[in-house]
Amino acid sequence: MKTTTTGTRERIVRATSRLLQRQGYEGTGIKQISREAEATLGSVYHFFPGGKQELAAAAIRHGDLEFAGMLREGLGSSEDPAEAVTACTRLLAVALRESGWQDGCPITSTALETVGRAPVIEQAVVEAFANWRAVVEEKLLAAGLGADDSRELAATVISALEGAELAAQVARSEEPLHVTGKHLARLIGTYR
Amino acid sequence: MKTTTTGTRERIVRATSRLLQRQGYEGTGIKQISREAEATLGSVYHFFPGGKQELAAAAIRHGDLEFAGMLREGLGSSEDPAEAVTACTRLLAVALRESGWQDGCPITSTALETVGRAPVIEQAVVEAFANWRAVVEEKLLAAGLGADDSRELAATVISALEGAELAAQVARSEEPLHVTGKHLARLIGTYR
DNA sequence: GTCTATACCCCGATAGAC
DNA sequence: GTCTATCGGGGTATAGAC
Repeated sequence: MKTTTTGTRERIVRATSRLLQRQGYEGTGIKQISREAEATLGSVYHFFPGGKQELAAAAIRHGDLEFAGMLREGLGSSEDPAEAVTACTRLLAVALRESGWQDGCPITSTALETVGRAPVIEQAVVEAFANWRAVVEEKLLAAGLGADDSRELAATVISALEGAELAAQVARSEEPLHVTGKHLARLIGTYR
Repeated sequence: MKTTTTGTRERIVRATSRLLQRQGYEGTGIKQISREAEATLGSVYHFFPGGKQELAAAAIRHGDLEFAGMLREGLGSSEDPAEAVTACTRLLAVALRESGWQDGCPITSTALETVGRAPVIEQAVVEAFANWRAVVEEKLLAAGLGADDSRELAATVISALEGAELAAQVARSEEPLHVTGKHLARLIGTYR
């Protein structure tokens, strides 16, 4: 059985994930990461010989799991898929406000900064979006929606959550998330 | 009447706007800007004594007008507000694809990187989002929707467009934009 | 695996001639 | 208004002892 002691590698990945979420890829330095992770620069390059890109890709995968966990939590809170999706917007709003409007989507900023220029990172980003869509799609299918509708609605739900979280963050207000939650529920309701 | 000759200041703002769109705030250097704008570093600081932040704020305002123009063009293409919104998703998809998936929303990356840490830029970002919502809201009001519904739907439309453009960019596919366009039309249709 | 020191480069910003 | 030179600092990455 694995020990629960937090190893150096995991501390580095966690610190990177949080810093990328708040400062983006170009705004985060490896020295800052090693400082916040309480690891030396040598340790960082020992675990991630591919340098900053490899490190960022690992952090994106970490953020992927984190965001997927939030989605599963929200979607699991109700049988009704419309209500379940609005539960996700509430979870996002609370986390965003409680972080002082700092912690938006863990990967968006890095995704935008590296699109088309860092293949290793890009692949992790593409997989994250696909995972999140799959989580939503599964919920809609389980609720009895058709296969095509579920797949398309899942894509729209993830896009809308991303956009609403961005709007809420720059406005420092939960409102964009709540309004989007209401409209997504209404949209899903038209498919029953 | 103003001359149409492109002055140095305008060249600098244009170059900055394009570079921020593609590389983000931290990923774009002032030296690179001066190079692409064919202006010297001295000229850049002459027109923007506030440095990189002031320059970025001006570029955000430029992107604001650009994106608003696209919205007005799409929204003006049909009397029906639902069809008009999907026209916007089509315009975004074409521009994104034709740029080799490089030119997404002109301000998103910079907005995320500077939120909570560069007040001058943040204000320009907040104003841009408000402008875009206002353009959509006006269209919905003109189509006969209620005041509250128009305001809320406008917020959701802008959020959804932002999220869908992000998804389309990382997936290098027009599909997220087209699917979102279809769903937004359906949502708006439920309010007639 | 961990640590320090350092090579090499580019960053934002400024000074001051023209 | 435009230009060049430069300052001080921080960036990524590596070397090599322990």
